[in-house]
Amino acid sequence: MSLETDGPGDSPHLVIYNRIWQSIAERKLRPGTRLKEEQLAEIFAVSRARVRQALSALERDGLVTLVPNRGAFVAEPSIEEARDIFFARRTIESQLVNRLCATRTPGAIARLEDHVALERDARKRGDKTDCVRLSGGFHLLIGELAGSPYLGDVLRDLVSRTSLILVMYQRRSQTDCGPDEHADIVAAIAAQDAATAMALMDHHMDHLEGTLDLDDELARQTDLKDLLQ
Amino acid sequence: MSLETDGPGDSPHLVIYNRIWQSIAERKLRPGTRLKEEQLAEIFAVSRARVRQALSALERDGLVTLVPNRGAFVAEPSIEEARDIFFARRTIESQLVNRLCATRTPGAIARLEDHVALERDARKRGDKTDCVRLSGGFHLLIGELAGSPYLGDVLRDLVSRTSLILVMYQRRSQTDCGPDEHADIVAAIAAQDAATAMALMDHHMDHLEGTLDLDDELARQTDLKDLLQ
DNA sequence: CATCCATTTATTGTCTACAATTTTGTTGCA
DNA sequence: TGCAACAAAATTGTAGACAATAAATGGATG
Repeated sequence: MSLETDGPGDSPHLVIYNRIWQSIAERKLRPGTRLKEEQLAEIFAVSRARVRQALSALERDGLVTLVPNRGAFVAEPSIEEARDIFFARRTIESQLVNRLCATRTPGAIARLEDHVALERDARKRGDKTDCVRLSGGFHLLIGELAGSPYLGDVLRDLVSRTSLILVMYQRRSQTDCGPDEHADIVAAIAAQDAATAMALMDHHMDHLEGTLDLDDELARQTDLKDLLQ
Repeated sequence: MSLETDGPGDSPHLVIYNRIWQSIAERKLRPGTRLKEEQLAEIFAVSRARVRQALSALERDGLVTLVPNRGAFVAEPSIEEARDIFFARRTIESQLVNRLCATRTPGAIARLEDHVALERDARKRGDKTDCVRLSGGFHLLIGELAGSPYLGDVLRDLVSRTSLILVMYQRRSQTDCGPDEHADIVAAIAAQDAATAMALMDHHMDHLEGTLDLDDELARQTDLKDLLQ
């Protein structure tokens, strides 16, 4: 399973989508950055029409904001939006975990355990990039295995939006994958202990949300006029 | 609150989106119908680019299927997809109802009760069209009032998809809004009885799913070759 | 007579040029 | 000197034309 390879078979505008997504996740593109169509067209050596498709898709997934006659900007989710996204994630992920406890198969458990092993390995190697990517991948895997394609897609969208929120509001580079919370969740699923699995997932999301500065107004990249008052 | 007025301020491609959505919900456009871009461009007196935007948005919401180099077709959700949509609705709506019990305000309760009154009135008048539209509107209102914009949007999407599923799989013209199930749900929310409210919503969705022919393979509009064997 | 292949036609995908809008810099005036 | 109106530049929005692709039709062949 590949999480972010802009494979050759994909539609051409998807490679632009993925590259921008990746640059945002890697904090190269800061929130609020203007994305000029012509500029992007030159960079990727494609026509503006392609760029427009990609930007439109990015807007749909909440990663960029499209202002009519003004252009595209890397999105700046507000504190309220960030809280809402976390609420939605808690809601959906705990329900998916619940369902996974019911519909679990040996194959699903194996894939989850394999993934957790990969995470552990990345942490041991100290590879921050892999660590972050795999951490997101764990949640995508939950979405994929729970047996609800629709909610799986919703979760994929939420994970994308979360990565942007982390860029904006996470204090230190506390990219902290959490010690072995994922492993505990997998164990609860394997034991078909739905109540524990849901509680653990809830706690896991609380923990992640706790690493953010959602109370400190200064941490928020807000309008210039508010900052200079 | 307007549910389907293609107001003049909206982006032009949204009026096309809404018109097609409306035609699908009214069963004028049957599932599988081909939607030629040029044809639509002529009908709405716009350029093909606009039509493409609208079709792209309709695909995102699962109402049309876009086949590369073939064109756009009114979507034909499979039985599996239909079940998945209903699962997602049960999951999300019961959680939203739960939250609504916690965050309810007098204003929210009033709006819900007003809406239920409108529904009752439409049923008394025997206005099928209004009845169906208001029935969907009730669920959208739940999404709006629950205080999670994100999950509210997800629910909006799910309601759209559900209307297409009803077109495909509902037996007789049993458009049946259910007697007063909505009123019961509102009452439970007003009483802050979360457990009852969630159970009622679950039952309500079960009831709706029960009016479908999701078991009978014959009810499914399938490929010609399967029908003529 | 059926089947396979080439040609034709229709439809979508893409690109380039033009129009509308916003922003920015300049100039005139109070 | 500060503000406002105006003009110019840059950027997005739109439309029309062209190219690529897939279905359909007709004909040739086994």
